[in-house]
Amino acid sequence: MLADSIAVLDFETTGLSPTQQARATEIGVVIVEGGQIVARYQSLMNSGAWVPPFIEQLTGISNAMLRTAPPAAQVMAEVADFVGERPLLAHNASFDQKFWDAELALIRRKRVQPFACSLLLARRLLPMAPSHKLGNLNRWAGLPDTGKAHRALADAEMAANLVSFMAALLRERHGIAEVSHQLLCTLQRVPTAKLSQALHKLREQSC
DNA sequence: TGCCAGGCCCTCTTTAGGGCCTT
Repeated sequence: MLADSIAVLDFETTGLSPTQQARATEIGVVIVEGGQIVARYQSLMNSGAWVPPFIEQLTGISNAMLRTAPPAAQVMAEVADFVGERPLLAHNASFDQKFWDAELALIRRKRVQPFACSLLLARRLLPMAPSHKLGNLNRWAGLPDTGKAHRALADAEMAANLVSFMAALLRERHGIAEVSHQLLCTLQRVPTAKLSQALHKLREQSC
């Protein structure tokens, strides 16, 4: 289990990047403490952006659903307070970090904590998995079905279960006694060719 | 109403190209 309390988040959006005018349509966040999900937040968010048909088909989130959703600014203020200063984690964090930072900037707030990435960690710790897509990794690892894929809370719960799975692997297979968010951030930047050395060093440091 | 990013990582590499991953 992870040594600290972390927030695992997932955005559904209208596209791939806020630099291309894409906006968030839904956010899901789970708080993980002691290897357990102890709190959840999920909300659709209405930014006024148009959802393309491809995205509507992928996520099931329609323009009609967003018309009655709370304003994006209200949701972002609520979810930023919900997360607080907990360190963050997402699957392919570079994607969610861009939207988190961009949506916060629109309400004149700034991220105060680092992001860890379960995709970078899975590529290092689970190189034998045939695919590192979030849903495929969860099925491959035999983790619980969390609901409809490509909805924010279900995907956040999948990422949370995946990071707990990898934390257990670090403890049981690699002998690292205390797996913290900071350790995950260190590990995700280790070049894959130097992974064995890095794991050995981390094991020595944790004893 | 609609075009299409960017970081990581491997290899047939490093003065590059292409697949993977996120919506």
